[in-house]
Amino acid sequence: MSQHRPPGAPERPVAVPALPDLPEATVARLPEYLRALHNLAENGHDTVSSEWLATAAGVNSAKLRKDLSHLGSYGTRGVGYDVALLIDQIEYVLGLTQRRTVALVGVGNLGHALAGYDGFATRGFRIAALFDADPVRVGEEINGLVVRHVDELSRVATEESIAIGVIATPAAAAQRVADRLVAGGVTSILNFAPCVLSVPDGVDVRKVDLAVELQILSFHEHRKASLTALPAVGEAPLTPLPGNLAATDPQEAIGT
Amino acid sequence: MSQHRPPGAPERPVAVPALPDLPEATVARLPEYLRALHNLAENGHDTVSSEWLATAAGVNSAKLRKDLSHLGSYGTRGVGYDVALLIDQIEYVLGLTQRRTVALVGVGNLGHALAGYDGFATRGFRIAALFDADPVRVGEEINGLVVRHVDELSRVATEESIAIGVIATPAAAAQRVADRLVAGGVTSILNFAPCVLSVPDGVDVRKVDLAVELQILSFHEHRKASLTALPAVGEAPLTPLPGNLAATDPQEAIGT
DNA sequence: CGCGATTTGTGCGTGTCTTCACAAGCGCTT
DNA sequence: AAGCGCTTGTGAAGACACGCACAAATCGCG
Ligand SMILES: NC(=O)c1ccc[n+]([C@@H]2O[C@H](COP(=O)([O-])OP(=O)(O)OC[C@H]3O[C@@H](n4cnc5c(N)ncnc54)[C@H](O)[C@@H]3O)[C@@H](O)[C@H]2O)c1
Ligand SMILES: NC(=O)c1ccc[n+]([C@@H]2O[C@H](COP(=O)([O-])OP(=O)(O)OC[C@H]3O[C@@H](n4cnc5c(N)ncnc54)[C@H](O)[C@@H]3O)[C@@H](O)[C@H]2O)c1
Repeated sequence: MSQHRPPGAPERPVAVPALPDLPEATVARLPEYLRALHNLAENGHDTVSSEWLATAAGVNSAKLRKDLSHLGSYGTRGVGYDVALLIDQIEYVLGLTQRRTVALVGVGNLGHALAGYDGFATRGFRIAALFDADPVRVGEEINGLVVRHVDELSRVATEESIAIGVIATPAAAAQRVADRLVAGGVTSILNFAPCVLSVPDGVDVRKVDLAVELQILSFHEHRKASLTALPAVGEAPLTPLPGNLAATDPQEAIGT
Repeated sequence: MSQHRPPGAPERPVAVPALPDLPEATVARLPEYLRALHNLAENGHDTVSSEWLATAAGVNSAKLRKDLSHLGSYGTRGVGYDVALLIDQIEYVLGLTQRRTVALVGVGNLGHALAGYDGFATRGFRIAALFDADPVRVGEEINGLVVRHVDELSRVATEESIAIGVIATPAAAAQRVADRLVAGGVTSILNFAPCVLSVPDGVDVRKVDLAVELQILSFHEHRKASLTALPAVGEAPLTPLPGNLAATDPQEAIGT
């Protein structure tokens, strides 16, 4: 991807002197634009209108234009955006011009899936090390990488200049792991464990929690059901009346 | 969890007549509060102050109080919130008083991890069916569930009153799967495939994209590096100068 | 060379979210 | 029974995000 421009051209129409400080909401959308742009590039498009790109990314076109305007003016009025150029710009801003190294900690159920995920490599990242605490797992080879013991984490993170740490251990171990990552100089962490991490200033943590996503969906289900209250969908005993909260709760022990 | 109250008590101090319409931002935080509350309950606390709970959930205490105030007044001034009561309230609002059924589509790398995840069961959900298109996988038994062919998806979803569909197929197949889920009456979808889904009004889609998370972290890394430009941390060749954009990109085909 | 069709970039009104700061309320102690 | 310390619930202000709508810019065509 993105070997546009004839090899011997004068090049560098690009001009991003310093990083503009983008609204956080914009930053969160840029990866989506980037993905859509890569799809377009594959399909042979070399320019795209804000309308088209916005649709492909699932957002409002005005929002998209405003987002892109924060990077500078890389569109052409009456024409649209140059796909290849825009890819370069977004990749530059996101810091994807250098492939970032990732350390994955916790090679269990989820960790295995992540370790084998090619979306890492194809979108700007390289898994450089795997760690686990379980002696059985240590030494195992996955995708050409040998699982190391978590005691080596800080040292290896420093040595290999790990940029991002991914935590896929049980919640109980997550804080300890985070501490070791920080000790190893890692300043960005992606946390899959359902717990809040406390880290020093300057360290960014993002959290992905499957159960949270499901619970948000559950809320909307609940909401939809309570609106359709009269028609009685038949989907659920929909109880908007308070009185059986604990009654409908034969489950127990929602643990750490 | 949540068998508080002596079995023979008069009970029902609870009073949530109808679903208040909560700000979306609040809804997104409630699951986090709920998790923190369950932890507290396990550790034997029966009341908690907004300050404490806010810290446990990683948010500002004023924000937490405002969030909870949307559910009604379930705190006691000078004391705090009753942990058990608050758990019931949040679970009620999130619609977790009935266990929601989940269908998982795409039992590959990631799907296997999800199917084996106990966080589903412990936090209000039940995987009721697994689907895949690969004949090799169909028939496989995972955790007591037999993988069915995706052609059965719509029918089974209807029959089993599936509340939430989880898509863990390649991006190319995701839209088709979403269509079948919708056809089966599913109105909530959690999508792990990196693509936008188009669904009818009334259907909620949430997306989890690992690469997006990493790219957001990458942006902040880039940002931090460009701020520390002079001190030259030694962590990376930090190139704030544009000039090697396409040069560092020998990868290709990020595809549908 | 000029005109019309097209599409970007953005000023501005609107709504949502966050945060501060404090009055009101509760329980405990004296 | 009154006072005191503590914590909730919320009004108001500020910050942020969104989306409309349009002027400015560009291209293609006659
Ligand atoms: N499996 C899923 O689909 C899924 C989905 C969302 C979130 N999660 C979360 O991801 C985390 C991992 O889930 P899982 O299903 O892979 O669990 P798992 O038990 O299968 O794997 C956890 C791994 O972490 C290792 N580990 C434990 N303590 C460690 C430590 N101190 N240092 C390094 N490694 C350590 C274990 O040896 C094990 O290999 C959990 O917090 C879980 O809640 C899992
Ligand atoms: N593996 C990860 O860690 C990870 C992380 C984030 C996102 N994802 C995304 O999740 C999705 C799945 O990833 P994966 O690594 O498990 O891939 P995978 O190839 O291992 O699994 C995909 C599964 O989907 C099945 N499938 C294909 N077409 C189907 C269809 N039409 N209907 C039903 N099933 C179908 C395949 O048979 C296969 O079993 C991908 O979109 C990937 O980008 C994966």
